[in-house]
Amino acid sequence: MPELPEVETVRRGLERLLLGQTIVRVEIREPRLRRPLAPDFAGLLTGRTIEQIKRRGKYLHFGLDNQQVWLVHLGMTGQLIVDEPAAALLPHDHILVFLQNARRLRYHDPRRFGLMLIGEEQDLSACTGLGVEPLSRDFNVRYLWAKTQATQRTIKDLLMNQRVVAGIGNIYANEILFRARVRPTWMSATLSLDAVTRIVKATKVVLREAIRYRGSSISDYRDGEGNPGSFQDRFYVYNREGQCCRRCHTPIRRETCGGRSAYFCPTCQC
DNA sequence: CGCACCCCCTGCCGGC
DNA sequence: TGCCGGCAGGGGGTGC
Repeated sequence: MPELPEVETVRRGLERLLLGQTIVRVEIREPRLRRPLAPDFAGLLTGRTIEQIKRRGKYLHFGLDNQQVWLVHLGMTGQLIVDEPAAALLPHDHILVFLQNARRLRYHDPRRFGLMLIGEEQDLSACTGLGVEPLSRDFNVRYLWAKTQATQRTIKDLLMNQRVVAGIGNIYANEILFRARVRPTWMSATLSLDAVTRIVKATKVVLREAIRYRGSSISDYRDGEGNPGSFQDRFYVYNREGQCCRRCHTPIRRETCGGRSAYFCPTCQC
């Protein structure tokens, strides 16, 4: 579910709701996420104040007042929602964080592919090993060109490799490649410099536009206040197999690429 | 090192 | 109507 635009939308909402809040109690209802929560997870958070909320790729970083970082990855179905402690709990509400202002941060994740870690920032970033931020100047034509030349894999696989560029998943890889007019299944090393230039530009345009529309909600993505995004209404290719290309009316095709669905227009991306 | 394949887990949808 | 297989926005491990 959540890729960079969704995580950034969640971050912005939580920043407004959680900054400066002290955690008074943590209730763990299900510790078995992608990796089990640390045994002392609740103890490490209780009493801490949230001083800043950052994003790196698809990870949220909650900066705590003891210089440690609480890192959250939402996996496919994770949601962080601020609500009232009186609100009824749902199945798959795994972690409850009670705040000084009498509100509650609720972690909901049916598939439990999410991840939470607490520790020193440098240890955690070594552990995640993320590549450059796609919206930073570090993600440029020279950088991506070198990466395309150095590997024998498709361009879509390269864009989705978090060690190369952090935050792009299946939705945005497909949308970026449509706008760059590059077919997802092409081998990255065969691309022209012009095509790589278009991909870098399209990456920044698509991700910024998706953030502006508060991300994409296919089924269960919600931001920190429980609201869906609307970028799914602006997809050109993702989830549109058989529907007409918005640019040329050719039916959109789907092929499996690296085990995941690749969507493209056979006319625009040729 | 890359990569094909499998796993993790639940929910939903379409076909039979 | 109900069951079953396939698929889903995430990542990681293994064996070749």
